[in-house]
Amino acid sequence: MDKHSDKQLFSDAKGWSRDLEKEVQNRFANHEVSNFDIKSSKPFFGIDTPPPYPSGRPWHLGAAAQYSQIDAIARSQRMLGREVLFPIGMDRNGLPVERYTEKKYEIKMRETEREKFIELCRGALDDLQSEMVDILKAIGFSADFKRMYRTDSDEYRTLTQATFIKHWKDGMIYRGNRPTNYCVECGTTIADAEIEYKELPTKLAYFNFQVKESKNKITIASTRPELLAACRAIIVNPEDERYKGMIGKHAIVPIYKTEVNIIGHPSAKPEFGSGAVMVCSYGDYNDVLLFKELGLEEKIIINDTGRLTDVAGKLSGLTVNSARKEILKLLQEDGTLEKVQEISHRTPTCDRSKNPIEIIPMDEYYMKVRDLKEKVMEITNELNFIPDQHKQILFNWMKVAMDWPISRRRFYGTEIPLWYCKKCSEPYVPQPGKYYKPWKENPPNGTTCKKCGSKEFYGDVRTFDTWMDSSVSSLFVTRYSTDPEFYSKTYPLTIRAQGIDIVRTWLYYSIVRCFELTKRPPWSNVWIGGMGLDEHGEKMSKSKGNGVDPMLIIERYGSDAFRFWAASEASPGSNFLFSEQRIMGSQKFLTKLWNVAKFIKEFGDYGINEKPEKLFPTDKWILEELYSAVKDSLEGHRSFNFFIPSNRIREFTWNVFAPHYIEMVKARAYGKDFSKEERLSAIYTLNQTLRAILLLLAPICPFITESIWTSLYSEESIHKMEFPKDLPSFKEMSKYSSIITDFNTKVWGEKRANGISLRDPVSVRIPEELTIFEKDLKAMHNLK
RNA sequence: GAGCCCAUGGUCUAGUGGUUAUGACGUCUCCCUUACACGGAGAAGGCCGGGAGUUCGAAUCUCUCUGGGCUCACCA
Repeated sequence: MDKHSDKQLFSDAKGWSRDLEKEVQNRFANHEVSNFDIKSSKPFFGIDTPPPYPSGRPWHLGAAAQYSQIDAIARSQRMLGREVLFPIGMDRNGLPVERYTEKKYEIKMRETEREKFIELCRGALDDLQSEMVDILKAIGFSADFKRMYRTDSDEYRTLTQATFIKHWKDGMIYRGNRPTNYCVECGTTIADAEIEYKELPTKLAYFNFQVKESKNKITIASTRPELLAACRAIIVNPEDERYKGMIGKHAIVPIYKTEVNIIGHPSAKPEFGSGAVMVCSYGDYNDVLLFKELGLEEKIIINDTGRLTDVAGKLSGLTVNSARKEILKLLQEDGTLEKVQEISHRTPTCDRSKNPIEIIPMDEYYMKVRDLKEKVMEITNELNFIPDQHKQILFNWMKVAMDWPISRRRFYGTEIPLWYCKKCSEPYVPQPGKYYKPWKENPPNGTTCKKCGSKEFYGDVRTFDTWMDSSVSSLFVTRYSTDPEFYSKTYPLTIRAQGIDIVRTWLYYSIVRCFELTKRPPWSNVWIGGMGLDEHGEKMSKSKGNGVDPMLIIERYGSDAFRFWAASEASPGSNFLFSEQRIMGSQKFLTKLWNVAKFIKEFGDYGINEKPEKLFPTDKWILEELYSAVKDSLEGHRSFNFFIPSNRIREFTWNVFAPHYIEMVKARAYGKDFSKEERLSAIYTLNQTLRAILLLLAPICPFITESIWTSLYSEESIHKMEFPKDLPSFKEMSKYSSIITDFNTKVWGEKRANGISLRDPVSVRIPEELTIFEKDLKAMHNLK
């Protein structure tokens, strides 16, 4: 370690500390600021808080920083006089917990009884959730934990199902047997949004097809030779001189000896590989488009377990990887293999399992999001984004977004509430308002098939994509389907706060779904936070091992130092790099504040309850400086930008208030050679200034401000106060600021140059402009 | 390949046509001054990514290049 480590050892020696913070944390538990009163006369402010996923890995520091920012939104809005609805939920559906459970118990989902598996997942989630709640409370998160919701609760799943049923009735859902992204590892279809592209090394194989009508051969290059049996065409670029004569002829597929057309198509790029492409069902998304365009008949060569089907003949039953090795061997034996080239290939992978995805035709449900595109883009345009430029990320995605496959072949999720008639397969949709589990329950009593009258049904065994649940969080927290009065007063919410990483999922799906259901956008503001990166600017991830556990940092430097760092580090929406050194810097500022408060506290109640008849020039000057700092900071608070108040208050406190003002009035505050009136003015001003600093800092550093506030000013929590308003302004005093600080710096410098102590007398002439501060300056510098 | 965003001392940042270009962290020197050595006083460190243009004047406006980030598409 570097030399900072020994400093850290003493970090708790005195001053503000994590232990004091813990005391405050306990107090927070007792006096809830998070209670929301629907009957309040204050203006309403509702936050759509991202429900974190209790995923098992230590929650990384970037996420904790983001949640502390979201908390600052809630706290600052309370202090701006709003009645704040600040819910918190846990996102508990879907793949992450299933994978976690499989790993933890060393079991496979599909080899475990569904009921049993669900139980194990739920237990795992409960443990992970309590860990997550502890972290949230440690960072001072002031949401309503008493009403914490879970997306896997019966109540929440009832809502997810009810909204699906409404979409169904509105004709927004369709069933399609389409080639879809399929993750073999997860055993489910996944959405485009869940795909992550990675550069992976792969083999590009060159092999020959015999042209039927001539003696010529045609060489194709493929990264997926194992799909050979599903090859239905060969395409070449019509401009490609090498193949011009072959267009319209036929080629014989090696090994399988089937015949395919050689077709001219511009998507074949002469410069890549051999310039000739085999079109298979389905090697990539381009194949899907070509099959559709050329009207080819698909052959299903990979099944849902990732093994090759009978179509593949000799390769049948092999996994994709072993089939690839095997086919290369066969081609070699056959004499048709030309060469194998190692290339790097941008491969679509599943963002959960990190395995390459397959494109397999699957029968799934889709939501018609494309039909809503225009309308949704229109309402998105009306939303206020913070920062503004991130709106573009969403627009870019909306322009290209496809219909959303919403069904998943998994266990731990909200069940698709559908049954099918055993006789005629007609689907049956139940009434909304109940939680249905078709995989183990019968449809409600008395259900008969509308089409054929049969009473025999079987249930759909699939679940929904997790985003189907979380995309209606704003409806759940406003009690959309359970409390019409509450809903009408709270929906739409005021703000959606979330990370930039889930714009094309949570944000996009929320807008689409809520708009379709309510015909209104779910909120009017969208706050997009940047990502926390490691000290080199790399994304933190478990696999890279560069993740930082926020609890370690909080235990070492305190939650307020962490929160202050998060607020002051980067402007809203931009990424920020983790830096322990800078968190230490924040801690130093809090120590400074602590000591300032300690000094002011010395004077007791004097100057807190008494108000002076008149204020003296130095006091007017700092009050004007304060006025301007407060004004700037409030602007930041109002625009959810905590970068502004954190830096402005730090700058004011550290560079103006403490070194100049406090030093100037110290003698006066002690009352030495000053009148009672002069003394009172100083102490009053010290307190007024500290009060304002504490109030403006409270949303960012809730612990230290609470501690100082309650020890100096009130029994009542600072978090129940409002920001300072109607502070006096003495505009004419602002012109003195630089003259004062310059003069002080000059005197200090001179004393140092002459090797005398700061207390020693010195003879320096006070500039003309500063005559009104003469008495304070004389006392401060011991001027003769 | 396309779109969007960004570019100020080692790091973060202020600055929106005229400043000796802010401030913080870090670095170096000196100082245990009674709120605070988790402190204080100083110092070093920047041709404001390159180029061209608009202008009397550009970190600031325009164009272009370069470099980064994000997203999309393509890579058989």
